[in-house]
Amino acid sequence: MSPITASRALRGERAVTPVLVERVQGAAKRLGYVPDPAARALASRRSNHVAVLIPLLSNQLFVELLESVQRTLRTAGFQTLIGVTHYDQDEEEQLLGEQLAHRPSGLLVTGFERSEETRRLIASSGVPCVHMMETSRASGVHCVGFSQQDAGHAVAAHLLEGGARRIAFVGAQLDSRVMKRAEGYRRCLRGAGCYDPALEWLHPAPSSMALGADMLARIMSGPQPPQAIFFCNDDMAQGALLEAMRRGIRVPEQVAIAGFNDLPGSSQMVPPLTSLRTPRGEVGAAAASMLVALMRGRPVQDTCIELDYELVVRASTSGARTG
Amino acid sequence: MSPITASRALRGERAVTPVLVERVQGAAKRLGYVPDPAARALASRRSNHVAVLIPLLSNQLFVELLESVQRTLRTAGFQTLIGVTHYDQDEEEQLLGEQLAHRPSGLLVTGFERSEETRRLIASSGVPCVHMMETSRASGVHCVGFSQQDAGHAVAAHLLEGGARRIAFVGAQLDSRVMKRAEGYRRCLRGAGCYDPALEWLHPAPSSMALGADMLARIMSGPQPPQAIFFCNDDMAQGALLEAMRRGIRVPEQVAIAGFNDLPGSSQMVPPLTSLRTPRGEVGAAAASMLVALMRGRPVQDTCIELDYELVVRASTSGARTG
DNA sequence: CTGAAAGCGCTTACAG
DNA sequence: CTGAAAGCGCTTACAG
Repeated sequence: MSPITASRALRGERAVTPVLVERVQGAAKRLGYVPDPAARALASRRSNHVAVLIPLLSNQLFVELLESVQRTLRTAGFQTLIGVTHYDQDEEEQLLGEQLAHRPSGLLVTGFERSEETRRLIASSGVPCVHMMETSRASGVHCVGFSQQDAGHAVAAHLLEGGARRIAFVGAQLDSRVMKRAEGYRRCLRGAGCYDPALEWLHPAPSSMALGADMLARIMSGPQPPQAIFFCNDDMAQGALLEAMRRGIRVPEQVAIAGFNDLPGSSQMVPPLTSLRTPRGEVGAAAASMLVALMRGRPVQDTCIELDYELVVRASTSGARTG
Repeated sequence: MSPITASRALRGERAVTPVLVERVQGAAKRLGYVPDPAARALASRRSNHVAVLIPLLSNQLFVELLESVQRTLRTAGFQTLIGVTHYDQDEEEQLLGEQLAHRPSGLLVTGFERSEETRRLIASSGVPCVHMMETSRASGVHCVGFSQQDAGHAVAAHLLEGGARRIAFVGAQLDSRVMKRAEGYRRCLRGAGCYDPALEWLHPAPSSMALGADMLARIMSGPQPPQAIFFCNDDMAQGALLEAMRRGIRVPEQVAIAGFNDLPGSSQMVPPLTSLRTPRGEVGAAAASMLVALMRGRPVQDTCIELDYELVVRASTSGARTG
């Protein structure tokens, strides 16, 4: 038997007699033979690498997204190369360049906001690419996410239902996903006739508990504080809850507080934090699966998958003003 | 000029005229030429990959360790392959096997606790390996960390100084680092003549805020509750602080609470949480640097680097019983 | 279904 | 300091 036959048997290529396949695979296992990925990549002009670009690892949201991606890819036989962009377009561009040098078979990126040059790099690389966390119906685009705007709308609507009219929105980082949530909030309040731009607090710093605490203090010390606050991320809302405690501000009686993403600690807060559970695990799994199909040249019917989110109502917004 | 000369110029190998080097690098930049890592790996029998094994990504501690590692390695021109073991020795073994298939140039692992087979794989691979977060003076071992036991001792000593005699220890996950902290706690309390095994609460589940809350409830509802509690990780202590609030247990007056690692939220807690800041960022950077030296065949004088930690005293242990 | 030939894009090792 | 030759360990593309 020639080396090529062995090669084919190992790769599970059809066109090899089952008996031979078994013999080869048995021998490989016995000898602990593992094909050299470098030689494979060189000869076949494709690696088993998938490059993934995410903004941060310090937001639990992306950690869960990533774990899910990695699990799915690993099962399909791919290695994940992780690049953390820190929400910096230049850094993303450079990371992508480095990752592309490895001739990855696929690419997973977060959202659609990036430099023109990065877009060009992706397109000209010819590497299949799936976008995560946001959706777009543009043709040729592959994506798995959910409607950030509708989700933002849902949170605002919940606060409105609780009886609040003056509802503040606190955004941090100001990446496109946060801005879409803000847009959903605006759409909702405008519809209810109670939108007031003075209630929109947008801060470019990364979201954090400390920033949330700081924002709550600022917002509540104004002349006419809002009845409810929608924080763009749970860490901000958690920090706000703790600051409220320090200041003796009663939640939700004095001010209702809602977050976004439903991160691990939120159910533990005092009071427990109302939030919107985003399907990041599902996004990661579905995006990775779609990419695997693309990499294998299989047809992908649904090129844009929109997943469901879930409003999780807890005591930080309910109790007092309900009904 | 021949291709080999260009190859040498690009790699910054000496033995090429500076003029040529400049000419080649200029041309490469102009043409956007990037050497194929697969071809490089095949010809040179070494990749620019470094495999990193960490237990979890959902503990901020490891995220910071990893970010630091990745930053250092990237600067030195290496790609990081991340494997998350979930504290599972079988999973670690399998991940290592997959990573070794990529012929990494170096290996970074967490601690010393692993299966015999994994140890054998590492040794027989011949790939330089640096251990992180714990230290060992065994010969041939490369490691960067700090003394988990001394750090545990320091926390217990602080609680003792606060006037407490009945000091509980709560451990979760029960990996070797937690057990070393427990040992430090024991050593300290034994020295003070107040060690009581009944005050040691060891739970195999992963540490979390919810578990911390649960443990506090259990511990404080006993007949003779402790005056202080040392939680093995800050997420546990944070959960405990919130549970104390729910139950109207005053901290630190009724019970002092200390955590470990000084994670981001701890300074935001009510009251702010006393903790021990572990040098994970420094560990990651130093371990990666040591590995880079090993991979480049450069001598490493100090094969075991022990870094400093810092006790961060906040209101959860001080105020009432001080002095 | 199986095989002999060629080559993927680099670097190593040996000359000069 | 520079170069011609060989080869890294696979797979592709072409025959049979």
